[in-house]
Amino acid sequence: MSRVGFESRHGAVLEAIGREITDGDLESGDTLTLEHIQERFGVSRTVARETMRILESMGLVTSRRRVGITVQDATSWNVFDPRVIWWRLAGSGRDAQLRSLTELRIAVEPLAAGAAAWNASAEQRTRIVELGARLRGLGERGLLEDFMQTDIAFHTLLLEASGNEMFAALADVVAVVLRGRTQLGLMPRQPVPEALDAHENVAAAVSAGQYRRAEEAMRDLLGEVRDAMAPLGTGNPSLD
Amino acid sequence: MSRVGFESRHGAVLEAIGREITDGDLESGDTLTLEHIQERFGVSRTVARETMRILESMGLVTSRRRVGITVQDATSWNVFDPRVIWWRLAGSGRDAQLRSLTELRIAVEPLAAGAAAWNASAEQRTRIVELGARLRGLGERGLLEDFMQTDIAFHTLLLEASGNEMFAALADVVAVVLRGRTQLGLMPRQPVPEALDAHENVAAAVSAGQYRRAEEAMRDLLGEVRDAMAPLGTGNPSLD
DNA sequence: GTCCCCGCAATGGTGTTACCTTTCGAGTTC
DNA sequence: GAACTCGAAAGGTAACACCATTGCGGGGAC
Repeated sequence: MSRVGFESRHGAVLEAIGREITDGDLESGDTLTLEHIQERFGVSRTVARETMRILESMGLVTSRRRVGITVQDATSWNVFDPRVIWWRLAGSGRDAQLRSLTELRIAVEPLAAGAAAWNASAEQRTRIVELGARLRGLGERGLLEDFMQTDIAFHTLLLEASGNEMFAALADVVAVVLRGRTQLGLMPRQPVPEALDAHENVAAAVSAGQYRRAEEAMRDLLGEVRDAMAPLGTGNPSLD
Repeated sequence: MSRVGFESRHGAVLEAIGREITDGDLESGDTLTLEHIQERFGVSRTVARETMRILESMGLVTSRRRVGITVQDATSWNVFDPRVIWWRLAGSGRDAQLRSLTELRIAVEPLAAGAAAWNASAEQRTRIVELGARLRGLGERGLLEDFMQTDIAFHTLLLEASGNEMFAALADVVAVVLRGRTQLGLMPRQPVPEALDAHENVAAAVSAGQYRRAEEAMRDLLGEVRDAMAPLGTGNPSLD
């Protein structure tokens, strides 16, 4: 997650207001004024304006003459902006954000694994097998922290090797999800053997260029997560 | 696609430089200065600065003292930013962008259809069936333009009914892809019957809350596109 | 003579302030 | 209730002090 610009004056203002909006402290329709921001943060008009421009470009606010800076409804946010994702994960919207991201992972990663089986370089193919084997070792020894680090490397490598830069751009986000899952204690004390098998299975398929098998194996890998999510649907499910 | 801010001074500068970067006219490592921009566009320093801040927040440039504004490598762009997508589609990166987006559709839309089967409201369920039926009528009569419009409504509805705001945020992008596909003449003169069946199949499944069938039907629907894409892989495929 | 290190000066973004212009919401008048 | 006026707040311009870099040049060591 690129935390660029965090040290400048803008950074603090951006973080504060961005979080307030994504947390719901500021609701759609609320208005701010530049003067208000200048006073609250002790910054000049220039900094206040530039910060608002950034928020505007993320879809969090709009700025109109005479009326001020208006907080926008969540439907107009750039929900793929890494900062928005980050803020929502850090704030009260975390559950919803985690659900969205997990669904996105389930959608994207199987395709990415399949594409990686086509597009990966020789080095990437050997590395993915290495990572798969290492995951087994770490998993069987119950080294959760190291397991997580390696798991992140595993999924990142596949997303980057997919040859699709939109998939690759999700690597940071997937890393955050995996990290959060471990740190929140949502992982079993020791990864289940099926998960270890699944990782090795994906790695072998990618390495061998078997794209359909790679896709299917990744779907298996994500399967448990998926089944655990379905009952959380907010709608009115019927039998299938 | 939100074209907000296109009328202000910033708009013109942003569009021009954003396009130049995403088109490759400005390459990674090239540098600009604020003064340069002021002169080129006849704008004040303030406008130049605010525009650069926006570009910086999209990951297209970084700004450093003494060195100026440095164009960033494509890997650090916010490739999900609607404006970046738009610029790439309009420019020389169009083929790559269309491929990425199509893969993304194939990944996301089946899941979105499945989620819609869980979460859609009663109105949405009846509407999706209506749209499916209408697509058949328009498709059989070969009314491509109307077909496209309705197809966009169909896919947009499913993405929005999925209950996942990240899926919903892709609706505009999917619309652009569908529109582009028709306008570029990549559609058959008359949609194939299988496509019409597939749409109705998806609609029926969503309407009935059958999420697995909805997902599978959407995968079928996108299947032809998928098969047409696979051979375009840049890597070294092996038999599967 | 070559190489390296240190210091200085040019460069170009950062942040502040002051001031004018433009828009448009709301209160007021008829 | 329609037109008019007023003023709030963003849009935009200009000029300034500041300071982090960096690149160059000089001087010393070998």
